[in-house]
Amino acid sequence: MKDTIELYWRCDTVLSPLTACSSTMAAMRPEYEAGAGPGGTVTCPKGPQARVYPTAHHANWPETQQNLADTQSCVQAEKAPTEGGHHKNKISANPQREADRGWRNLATPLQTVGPTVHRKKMSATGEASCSFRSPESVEMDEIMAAMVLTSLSCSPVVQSPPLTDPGPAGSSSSADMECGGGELSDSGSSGYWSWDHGNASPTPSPFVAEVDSSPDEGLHMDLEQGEELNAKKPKSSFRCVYKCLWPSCGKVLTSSVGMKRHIRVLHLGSGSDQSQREEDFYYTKISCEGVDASSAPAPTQQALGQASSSHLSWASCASPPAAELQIPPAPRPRSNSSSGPGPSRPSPLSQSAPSSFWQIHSEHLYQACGPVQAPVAPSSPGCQGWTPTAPVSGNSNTPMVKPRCRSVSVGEQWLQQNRLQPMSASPSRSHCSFRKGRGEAKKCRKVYGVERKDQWCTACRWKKACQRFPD
DNA sequence: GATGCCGGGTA
DNA sequence: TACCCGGCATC
Repeated sequence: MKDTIELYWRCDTVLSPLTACSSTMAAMRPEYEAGAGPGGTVTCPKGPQARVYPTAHHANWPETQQNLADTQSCVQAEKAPTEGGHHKNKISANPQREADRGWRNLATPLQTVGPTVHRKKMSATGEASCSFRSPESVEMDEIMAAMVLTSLSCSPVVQSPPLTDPGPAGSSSSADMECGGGELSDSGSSGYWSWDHGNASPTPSPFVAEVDSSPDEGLHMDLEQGEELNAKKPKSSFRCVYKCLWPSCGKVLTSSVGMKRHIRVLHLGSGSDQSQREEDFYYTKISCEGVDASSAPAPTQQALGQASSSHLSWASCASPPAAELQIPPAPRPRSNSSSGPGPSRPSPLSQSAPSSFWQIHSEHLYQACGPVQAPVAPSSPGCQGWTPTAPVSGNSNTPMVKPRCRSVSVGEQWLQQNRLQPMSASPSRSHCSFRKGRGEAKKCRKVYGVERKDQWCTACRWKKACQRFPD
């Protein structure tokens, strides 16, 4: 019987990273001591089998699982009061475990992982084993089993983003990830999850999306999510596809959240705080199409079959559709070398730098185009070449999209210059002759003459590059 | 010299 | 930010 106590203490040591476990252990010791006889022995109704629990990390693991399965049928029934009582009340009673405080946040989220294990174990054994035990033993076993299960479920892999590719949309793992695998809340609040213990399918609460949302996105979502979730079904929504821009990846997902996770997990590696905010630069929203909500999959199908699609509506609708593609807030060059997007593929990244670049009214377009058009002028050999098309029209009243617009946009240039060769771009550019030769295109001066200078475009009047008749 | 427009100054 | 102009390059 002393072995039992000792083993429980060992358990406390082995599972020390898990504060919930250790704290609960602390809560248990008095119970054992209370149950001990005059000689200090502990009454262990279950017998030697009970000693197995603390040694869950040892060689007799199959047996342990079996025993755990025995107890889980009881634990699951009384899980809530067990957790609520011991965890919160006894944590402070173990000061030496305060160093493990960092793990404490795991306690609540990890409890959500438990039921998955419970279901697996329960089906094999049944509840008969706990029927003949005394209530004290049952309670004890419940606590122990809960802790062991928790410890088994709370490996750092669970805490950190999964190291494996979530796989094609539709895998259950991606659905689990979507429910918070990589971004468990530090708040420890269990409100994000509402496990229906009687239901086989986990049903994340509506706040799950808030967990996954990036900080800036979450600002909008906090306000809109509630009504959006209610109104999501009847309304038609925009369905967007996000494509990974990482070199030789090209993975396509249907939600920005899933894509962010994909990038963070696969490409950015560890889920550091910095990397968690850089996923935006590596994916693009490649298409948006109106989708009737009735054709969208059911919520459960969304959770299981379509990775991250449960957030599709807010991910795509939080921003204005189509016209306002996702734009990284403040592009930060990464020292980590990575090739930019394909040169010819239109992408939000390519439109990011001058977001409304192409919509600037022609009368002031030179102010936006000026610095851009110079490096790509035909007469500048060192610059990235692109041949501007011939002027589409000389109509000064409809200068919507200027022919100098090109497939490779400024944003992509920016990306290439800041990522591929952040330093080497400047010399060639600096030596570029920004002043191009006179083209054949008539300028306002030629067309209208000096005597009709008032009809010149503003740029010509200001001796700027003519934007009415660009080369 | 005429033209185009960059870079900088000013209000 | 809008406006203006000196000055340079090109034709």
